[in-house]
Amino acid sequence: MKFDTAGLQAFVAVVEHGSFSKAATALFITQAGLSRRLKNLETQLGVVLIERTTRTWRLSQVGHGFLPRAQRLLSDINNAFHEVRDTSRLDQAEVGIACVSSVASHLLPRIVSHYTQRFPRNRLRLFDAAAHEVTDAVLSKRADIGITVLPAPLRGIEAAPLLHDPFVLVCRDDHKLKSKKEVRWRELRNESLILLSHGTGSGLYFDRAVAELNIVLPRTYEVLHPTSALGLVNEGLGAAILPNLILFRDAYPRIRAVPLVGPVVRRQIALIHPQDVTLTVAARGLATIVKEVFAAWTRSSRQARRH
Amino acid sequence: MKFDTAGLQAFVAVVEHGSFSKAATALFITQAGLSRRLKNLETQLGVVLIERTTRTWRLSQVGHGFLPRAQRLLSDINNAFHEVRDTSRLDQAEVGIACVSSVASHLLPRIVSHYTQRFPRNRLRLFDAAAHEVTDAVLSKRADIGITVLPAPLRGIEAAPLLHDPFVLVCRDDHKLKSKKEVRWRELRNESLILLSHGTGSGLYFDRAVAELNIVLPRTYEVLHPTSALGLVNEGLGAAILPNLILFRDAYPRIRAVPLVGPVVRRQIALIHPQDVTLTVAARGLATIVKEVFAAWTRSSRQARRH
DNA sequence: GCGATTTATGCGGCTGGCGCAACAGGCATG
DNA sequence: CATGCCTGTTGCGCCAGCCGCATAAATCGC
Repeated sequence: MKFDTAGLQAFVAVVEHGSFSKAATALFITQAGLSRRLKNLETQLGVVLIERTTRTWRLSQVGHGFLPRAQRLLSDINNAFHEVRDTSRLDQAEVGIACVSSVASHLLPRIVSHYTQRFPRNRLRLFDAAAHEVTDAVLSKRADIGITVLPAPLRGIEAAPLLHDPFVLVCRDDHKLKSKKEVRWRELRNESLILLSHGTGSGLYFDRAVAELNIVLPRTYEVLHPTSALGLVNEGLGAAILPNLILFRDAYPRIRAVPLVGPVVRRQIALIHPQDVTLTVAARGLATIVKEVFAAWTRSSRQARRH
Repeated sequence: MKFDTAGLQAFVAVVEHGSFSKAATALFITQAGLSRRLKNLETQLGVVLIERTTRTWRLSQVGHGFLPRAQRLLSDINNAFHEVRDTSRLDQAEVGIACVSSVASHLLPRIVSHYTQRFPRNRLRLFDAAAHEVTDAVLSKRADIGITVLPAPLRGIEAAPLLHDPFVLVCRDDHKLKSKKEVRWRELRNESLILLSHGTGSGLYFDRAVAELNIVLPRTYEVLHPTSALGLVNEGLGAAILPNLILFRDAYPRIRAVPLVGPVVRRQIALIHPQDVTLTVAARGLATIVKEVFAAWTRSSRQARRH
């Protein structure tokens, strides 16, 4: 007999969040997946826990009785697992993550929040750094894992891809290209452009990629930090080409992003860790959360683009 | 976070049974599988629960503390799941199984014992019958599921193979063929043979198979029931050809089984159920247990043959 | 030492679960 | 009453993880 704890979590999450979709997001899966988990549990139990139409749902008689029990069960298991983890390595319960700044400012907060919620007793060390510094930090073991831009140049590093981050055209809402569905690189020849300078990690990668397109872009402005670029755009000094991940939704209400195609140029964001040592439990937990947060973000941004 | 209840079961089972292999058997998996489950759990927890050499093991400090907790957890989950199942259908908590007698006398007890242990509140109806009666019982819904010999002749029946049961030569320990590793059909021409009569399910099937071999076997004795055949063999009246499954280990200490080859003739045992209705929860539980018991028996008999 | 016994591991196959996308049923708004 | 939107369901294809098998490795008894 295999007990479907995932199903239990689904059941409890639906009730606690009040909706399938919200519960799914909280569990880092799609709504479809959650629907199936719950169904499986119900099949296994031979019982309907939640009576649902396509639009509303309510607990069944049995479900109502089972809910507190399920909650209790889950929290028991949770506690048991965590206590075992904690008792064993109070000393190792510190984990470091190095992260390129573009991600650091955007997704890292979410990661941290989930991590501290799930491992309340562990301490988290954060390194916000440029791409090559991230690799250094991981290799020298100052950080357990890192989030950086591929290609990761060094041996001794294991990398797992997290996200393809396309470069997009960033412009203010009064820019002539703002309402296009997509812009081709060739259309940018006579634009006033703000680019990242060669010094930065993404800048270097970007330059190489553009060189292959046989296009010379006007380098009207060149900045070291993406946020400066956003500042310039906001002042109406031109359009910038930046990785999509940089854009904080709502930070600059007047700023728009337009996909750049022909071809799409992306940078690859990846999770890296040393090859030679196995990760500590704390680090593995963190890595899992990183992957989940990125997966969820990928999904949600894909959805956002569609609407 | 997905909780590894299978790992918990593995851990507890090892301690309770005192050995990996025994625990594995009890959980209906191989020793290798169990070893991996435990390892996975330990990795997930970041803790060694059982310190082991290849030959001995003992609980680690942490494992010792965790054991009662794990047991408690499992029994809680168990109870919760079962109570929900039970509350929902006190009326349906009765399940019938029809079974050919060769299996009934041998494996059915094991199945029943596991079932009542796992579903203590459910009642079990047993039909011990000949092959065609089993099919009848299932079709007429007198039984929820059946165990019979293929080919199952009828439509409206869904069959899942359980076991290839080879015919073997059964002889007493003073028989001249007793110590051969295997016996070819041709060698039996001048033996005194005890066969099942055409009337029985396996007998019919057996006759057809033998006819295809272009061999005429001496029908010295012909009996209706396998146990009678065993009795005759035990009296030294000849050798019998019977499905392997018939042999109760240790029932007749002087009786040996020798594989019959050139070619191997098998009968196929299968689990059947009606095609048109979905099984009740109770019936599905029983079906699962049937499959597990057969799988375990297949493995153990294969091992036994190897040694 | 050497065989027997018990756990660990590399490998291949398969199943279950997931995401995706299309669908279906309700509810709101006009 | 029609139309569109919102939410849960379902078919499909894919992939990771798990299992069994075979074999290795390690230890104990003799």
